[in-house]
Amino acid sequence: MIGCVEDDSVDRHLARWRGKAPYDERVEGVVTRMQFLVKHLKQFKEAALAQVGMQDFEFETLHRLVAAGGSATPSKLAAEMLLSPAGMTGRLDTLERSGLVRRVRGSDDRRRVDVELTAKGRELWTEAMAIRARVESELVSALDADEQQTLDALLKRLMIQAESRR
Amino acid sequence: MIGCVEDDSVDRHLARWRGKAPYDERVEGVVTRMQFLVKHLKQFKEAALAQVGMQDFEFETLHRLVAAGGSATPSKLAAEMLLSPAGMTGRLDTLERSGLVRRVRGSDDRRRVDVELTAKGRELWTEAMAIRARVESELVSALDADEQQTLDALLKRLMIQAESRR
DNA sequence: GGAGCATATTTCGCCAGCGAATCTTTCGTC
DNA sequence: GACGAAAGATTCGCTGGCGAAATATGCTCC
Repeated sequence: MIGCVEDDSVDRHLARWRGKAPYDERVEGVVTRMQFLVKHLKQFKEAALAQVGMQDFEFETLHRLVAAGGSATPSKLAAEMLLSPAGMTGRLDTLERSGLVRRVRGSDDRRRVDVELTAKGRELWTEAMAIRARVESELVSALDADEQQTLDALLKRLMIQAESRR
Repeated sequence: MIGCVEDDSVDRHLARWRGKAPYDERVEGVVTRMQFLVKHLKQFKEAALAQVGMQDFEFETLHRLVAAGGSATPSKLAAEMLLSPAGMTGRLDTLERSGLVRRVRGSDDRRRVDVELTAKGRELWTEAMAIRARVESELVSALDADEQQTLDALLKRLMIQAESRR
């Protein structure tokens, strides 16, 4: 049983609204809930990460870097994270200042910069992984495995739609 | 049929990753996709709203205000939007300067401020509604009605979990 | 009925991200 | 092989939001 009797804040919001505007309640519900959940996660993860003295955006960057095998170019990272190149420069500055990351000029194409993870960076990332995973899991585990699977599949369909319009 | 053969960028991300860290791929998939989709929507809506010279956060505030019946207090609005009171002050400043909103001291409790929508504010909101609805709809309509219903129900379950931990 | 506590909002200093402009290196073309 | 266009990264000025402190008003209790 997927349905749910209880109301959430979005239900209350939509109810106050019914009939007052020509809009699709289902679409609005989906979008509003996703926005809220993402914001909620962000706030909780930030609070949790403060335990190891790291900020959310720092972890996010380290994470992509580890995923890329320990090194990548700034523009590649920026594109993956839907971030402006300028924003990425700022992030890398702070990470480099904390010694979590190192910038190396590309040897073949000297316009490029390779960003490499330091040992300290990898270590801190590992710690942070556990913390983040716990927070995310606390939220998502409200659903059982099958339901998570269904949710993920539906979101993926939206992803493909989104990425085709880019 | 909910499943989907094609890969999205999150699939590729997770695949590069498999076995390299102790983390739950399903949870990570759900969370990462929601984050991406929200960011995607934000960017598209911002671009679309620029047509009527409005910014995303301005619309969001007007929208809640209309939903509340045309007036509400700053703190109430801030709480609903997961925004700090200070942030709300800034938003209201901009809106008031553009003449979309009006601040009135509460008559009974003079600590309070009532924020009221102006005629111009309501008019602009109506225009913006259509634009935003179109963008959201373009994304969500990748799913049929049943699937949207299922997605919404699952998200709502997560909402209730999130709101119970606040 | 005045002192202190609670509540609602704003002010202030700070930070991350954006867009535009800049600088450097590379590629393409004649 | 030189010169203009393109690509990659950074700098600069600006904006929205946050947390903490300040301000203003209302409430309570002796």
